[in-house]
Amino acid sequence: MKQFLSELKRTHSCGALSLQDKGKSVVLFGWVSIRRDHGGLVFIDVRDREGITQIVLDPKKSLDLKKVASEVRGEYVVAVEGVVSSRPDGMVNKKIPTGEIEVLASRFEILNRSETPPFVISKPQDVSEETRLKYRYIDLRRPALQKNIMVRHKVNHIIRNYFNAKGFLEIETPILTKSTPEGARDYLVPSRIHPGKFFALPQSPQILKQISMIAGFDKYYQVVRCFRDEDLRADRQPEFTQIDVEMSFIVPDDLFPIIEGMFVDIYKEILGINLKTPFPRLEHGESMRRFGNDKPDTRFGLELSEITDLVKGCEFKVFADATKAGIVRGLVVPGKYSLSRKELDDLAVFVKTYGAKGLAWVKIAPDGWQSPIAKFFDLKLQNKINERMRAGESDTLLFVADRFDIANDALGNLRNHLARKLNLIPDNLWNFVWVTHFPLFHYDYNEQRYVPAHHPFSSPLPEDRDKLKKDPGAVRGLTYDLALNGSELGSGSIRIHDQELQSEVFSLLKISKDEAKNKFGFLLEALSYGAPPHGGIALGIDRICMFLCGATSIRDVIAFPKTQKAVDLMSDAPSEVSQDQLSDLRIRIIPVKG
RNA sequence: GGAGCGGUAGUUCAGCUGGUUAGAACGCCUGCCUGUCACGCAGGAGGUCGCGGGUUCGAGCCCCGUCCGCUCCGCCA
Repeated sequence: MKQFLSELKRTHSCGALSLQDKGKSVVLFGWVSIRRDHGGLVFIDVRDREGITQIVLDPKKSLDLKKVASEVRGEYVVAVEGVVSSRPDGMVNKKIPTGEIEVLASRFEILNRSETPPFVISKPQDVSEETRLKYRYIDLRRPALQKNIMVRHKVNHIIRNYFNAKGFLEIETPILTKSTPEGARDYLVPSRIHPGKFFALPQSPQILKQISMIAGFDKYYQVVRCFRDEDLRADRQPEFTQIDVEMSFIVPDDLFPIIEGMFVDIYKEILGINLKTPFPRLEHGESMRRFGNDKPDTRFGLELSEITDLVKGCEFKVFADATKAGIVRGLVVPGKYSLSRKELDDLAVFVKTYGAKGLAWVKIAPDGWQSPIAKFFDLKLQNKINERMRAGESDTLLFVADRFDIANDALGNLRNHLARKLNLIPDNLWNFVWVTHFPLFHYDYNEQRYVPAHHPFSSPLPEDRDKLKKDPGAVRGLTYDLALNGSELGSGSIRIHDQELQSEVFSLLKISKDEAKNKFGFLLEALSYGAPPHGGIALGIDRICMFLCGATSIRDVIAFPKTQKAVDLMSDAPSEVSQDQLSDLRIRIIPVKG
């Protein structure tokens, strides 16, 4: 008799068979999804990554089949040989693609047994993330996660095909790199050969891809793992994957269509959707004014209005004071979504998490405002504000009066929050937006200096260059972000290719000559040896996949993700290491004081 | 660093005002069953109530501390 594996090879996946295969003799391998034992007849659903096929076992056919039918359990690994047959009339299972057929087993072998799994894959039951992550290999067997991981594979594949066809080179940059502690915290790797010295894992291959341009590889891309030792979120992991792109001899308008084309391919192939290009563009200033942030969700209205000028010197002290060193802005909730007092209180709590001091609300009645603050506003001013905000009877106005950044942050998030709460977001919209002309620097009140809004290698807009010394906060950059449905997918810029300008930016950022030389000396030096004008972008593949899969957490598109405390629950990394390992590295652990 | 929610059977949860032997569903085990597909029926096993301390005659429940998971703020150029 022929042996499974060595002689009897798999002929089909568990998702492949249909009525067209009726009568064929087939060999399937897979996991037992579920067993339904009817005594005289046993149904076994066998699962692999392509689907599920029902196997019919008749214990009367042979002693072997009888034995295996009683022994087999969920998640056992099995091999089946049998004949494809159509299911009897009325027995078709419309829920699965292979539901019209079944395989009548002539042989059924257990290749490996399984402990009873900690949770069941075949029945719908929510399982805590903790359990899922500890037994990730079982969690990953769930069809939903299998699909996500396969989508991710396809995305990588499409990206590589796309850039290859366009003449880009994938250049691998090192994982052991130099620490340049601007921006995020580095993951550090001690050097054994150089005790006391450390490599850093790359936060991005930024400098090396620029140097690749200087080296003459004028179209570069890389699907690259990056690392940031910062706290996690639903859409942030300490290691993540970017599609990193850099080109020489370009302006932003040359780059945008290339990135758009990549998304066109991805969406076409994976979702069968034809994205419209070019993607809309918005300057940063306008995005802040209309949406309160730099990653606008353009799928719904609720755009922000500015009333700072109208309430200057008004009787309501909170607003009047805010106009002196901040702004008063608001948004309109249409009358059909009337908000209860409790809901308004909750919204006030919501904006406070962003540092706002409070949320003022107004309901517009036929005879004027209804609001705790109505008495401070005469009818004339009320009407002016209504008009500015394009609000009418029964609408609700919500205001935040605060520092510019706080008011925008609070209202921008409030806008998204309300849209979700009021169900204003249409399904199946993919609103990509380029946000351009970011300010190059913003002032850090804690550090008492300007810090790069993006990174220190982005080029200023040519017409803003003369403001570098006089008014750094007003300098806009040749920078751009790509946002999708209110999330940032990636950002990029045209870089500085002029060594003097780069040095000027470093000194503006209060990075001393010595410091700049120590941290970025190799880049500055490289810039002095014939650096071409260049620029690029980096996009988060995890987030792209999250959107494509409709996942709510980045963890659902990463095979082996970490928890919020940056731990791998399956392998229990990070873990302690041996004294020998530490000695090699000349590292001594100082106990944390309790 | 901070805020919120959660931690009870293998899993997901319920557990009243602190009071007898901590329950349900699914899963698991045994038996029966030839057309199920979340099969059905009968029976059964299964608990460090996250951990430590305290209050109390008595704690799953109250208090303090602590650990873990999730969401968010800070942070993430």
